[in-house]
This record gives sequence, structure tokens and C-alpha cells, in this order.
Amino acid sequence: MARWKPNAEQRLLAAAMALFQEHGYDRTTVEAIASRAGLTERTFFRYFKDKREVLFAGSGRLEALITDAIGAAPAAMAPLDAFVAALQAAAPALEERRAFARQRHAILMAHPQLRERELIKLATLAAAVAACFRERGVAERPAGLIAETGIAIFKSAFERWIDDSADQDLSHHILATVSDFRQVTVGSDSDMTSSKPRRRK
Amino acid sequence: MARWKPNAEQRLLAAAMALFQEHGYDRTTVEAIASRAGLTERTFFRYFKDKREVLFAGSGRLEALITDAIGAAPAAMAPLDAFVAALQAAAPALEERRAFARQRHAILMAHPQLRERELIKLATLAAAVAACFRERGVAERPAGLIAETGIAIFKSAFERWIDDSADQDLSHHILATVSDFRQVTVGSDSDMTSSKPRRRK
DNA sequence: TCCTTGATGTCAGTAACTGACATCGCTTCT
DNA sequence: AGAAGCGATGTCAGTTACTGACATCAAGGA
Repeated sequence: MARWKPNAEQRLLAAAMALFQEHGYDRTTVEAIASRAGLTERTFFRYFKDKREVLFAGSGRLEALITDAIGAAPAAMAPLDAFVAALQAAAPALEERRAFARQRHAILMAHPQLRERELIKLATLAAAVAACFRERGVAERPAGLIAETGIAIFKSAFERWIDDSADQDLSHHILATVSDFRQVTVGSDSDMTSSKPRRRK
Repeated sequence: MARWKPNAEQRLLAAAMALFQEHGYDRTTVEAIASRAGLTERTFFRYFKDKREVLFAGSGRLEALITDAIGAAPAAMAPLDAFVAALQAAAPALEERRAFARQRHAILMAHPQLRERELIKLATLAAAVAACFRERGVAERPAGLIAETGIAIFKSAFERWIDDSADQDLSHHILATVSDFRQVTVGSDSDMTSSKPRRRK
């Protein structure tokens, strides 16, 4: 018989999600999370650097998926296209946890402290992606710019996916967002107005 | 004779900047900041919601500058162009505090907790900009996407400006960054490689 | 059998933040 | 002028996130 119950980290995550939903992030103490998971506060902090981090444990995996996929893209492919392809490659992994992603996203959006953490995770991802681009021969400045632009596309697509009441694929929303993006950036005479007629100078 | 010395908020900011530079963010207590400003810890928290916020007091002003400038742009102008024009309009305000901006940026980059706060300020700015676009008739999804894209351009330009040893205008760096951006997004056969020859399929 | 290892517990301490209430020059009203 | 009240600050006690040091004790190998 094992000395401790297994999956301590998973239990802590589950306890945290439940309590955050029940009482909100601020009114949930780390002690309460740990205790619900059958552990102590001190042990919580051995698994997670801080209280917020409990909701971001898997973020390294997404980064690895995306950077690997960019590395696997043909060298001749434009960096932004490679990024979009990488997003498509990573999409299934998110797709199979859609319910979890929705729960988690609802909690994140409800608490500024958690949004902050989400943003810095995305910034870290952007930095990793930019590094991939530089390895592919992209110059310093454009690499960062393309990476951030790609992240903007990802964020928009992700939100569409989370909000979509018709439950279409993340992959589909990525395509749709890229299409929006292309329309927006074709030139200065595209104005994306939805109701008014298109204008030209 | 006044009961209290004036400019408490300014004094707190100055004290915080000095101490963060001298000892780092983590090893500076709020008590130390307040005491250096001739105040108490409790008063610090009356001026700033939390310890990080002391470096972000002026962020509302930048947001107002930019959203106002977008509002003032001709209705026929494409949203991304309007955003860039707004950045140009806001640039002089940053330009006249370049030394301060550099100091502050160095502190921010050295401390993840402060980077987090910076990122959520930019996200708030993006949300405000997206709201401007929607008022101009841009549809929901593209509005957010364009706003985030514009922020990506701003971030890249800002970093160029901070790092520029030749001290060229922020305005100049915005133009240069937009130029980079246009090159990157013209189509899938542009690859932005700096050293290798251009490829075509 | 003994020893090491590793996940956990215990405990004391620091520092960020909060709420309640006190202080006391300055302003305003009468 | 005197009373009344305001408002920026101080005081104090409390909560909670987080950290370092050390203890525990089953499992597994030498």
C-alpha cells in the first residue's frame, strides 16, 4: 500500500477549479485548496510556484507543441504561415479538452490576477516563437513582431472557439480568424465596416 | 503652512523608482518606499491599489490620448491606419519623457511581476481601442483582432525606441515597424529572411 | 538490517494588503 | 470668532500568500 494517494498535482488542480468556481478566486485560500485535496498548504507550494500557477501547469506543453510544429515547417514557408500551421497542429490537443478549457477560461476572465498570469504565459510563448523564427533566419525585430501578431490571431481564434455556441472546431476558427486578418491587412483602403458600404479614396 | 508636504503621489513614485533600482523590486518593501517618501505604508495603499501599481499610475493618460486620437480620425480611414495615426499622435507625450521611460522599462523587464502588470495594462488598452473600432462600425471579432495587432506594432516600436542607441524619434520607429509589418503580411511568399535570398514556390 | 531517498508535514517568520478608528490643520457656515 | 465638519494622514490589529529549516516515515536498495 502506497504511503500517499497518487496524483497530488491533479487533485490540487481539481480542488482549486472547484473552489474558484464555488467561491471565487479571492475568497479561496490556498489552505482550503490543499485541505480539499487532502494535503497541506506547504505541499501546494511545492507543486506550484504560487496560487495562480495552479491553473497554468500545462502551459509548457502547448508551447512545446507549437515550437516543435514551427520547427517542422518547410524552411521556405513564410514565418506567419508557419505559425498558423503550428496553431493548426496544436489545435487537436486543445480540442479534446474543450469543456475543461471553457471552465478554466471562465475563471480566468473573472479574475484580473489570473488574466495577468495568462498574458505573461502568452508573452513567454511569443518569445519562444520569435526565437524559432530567428533560427529560421528571420531578423531580430520582425521575428518579435510576427510572433506577437500570430499570438493576436491565436487569442482571437481561441475566444471564438470558447464562445462558439455551435461548437465548431478550433481549427475552423483559426482559419476564419486568419481570413479576417488578411482582409484587415490588405491595404489602407480596406475598412472592415460591417454595415456601411465600402469606401475608397 | 500646509499640514502635509505636497505631491505625495509623486514622492511615492520617485521613492519607489529609486529603491527598485537600488535593491530590486522584491527586496524593496512598501514600508521602505513609504518611509522614504515621508509617509506610512497605509498611505501608500491609499494612492496605489497594490505595490506594482506605483509604476503604472500614468497609464490611463496614454489610453485617453490614443482613444481620443482614434476618435478624431476620419471615418473613412481603415482602423489599423487610424490606430497607427493615433500612436503617432501619442508619441510626443512619450518622447518628452524618454529618460524616465527607459529607467522604468529597465525595471519592468527585470521583474516578471511587473511585466505581468504591464501586459494587462496593454490588454486594457487593446480593449479600449477595440471599443473605439466597434463604434466606428467595425464588427465584433475583427475589432479585437485589429486592436491586438496594433498593440503588437506598438510594443515592437516602443522596444526599438527604448533600445535605440542613436536616439531616433519614437515616431520614426513606429513608421519603421509598420513598414516591417507590411512586408511580413503581404502574402505567403514573403519570408523576411535577412541573409538568405528570397524564395518563391 | 541499515541507510538513503523522496513526498509530505510542522512551525515560525516576512511582507502584502485590508478594515476600523483616531488625529488634527484647514475650510466653511453661522 | 467659534463651531462644525472635511480630508489627508496615522495607528493598529488582522488575514493570507509565500519561504526556509527541520522533522517524519514508508519504500527500496546495499
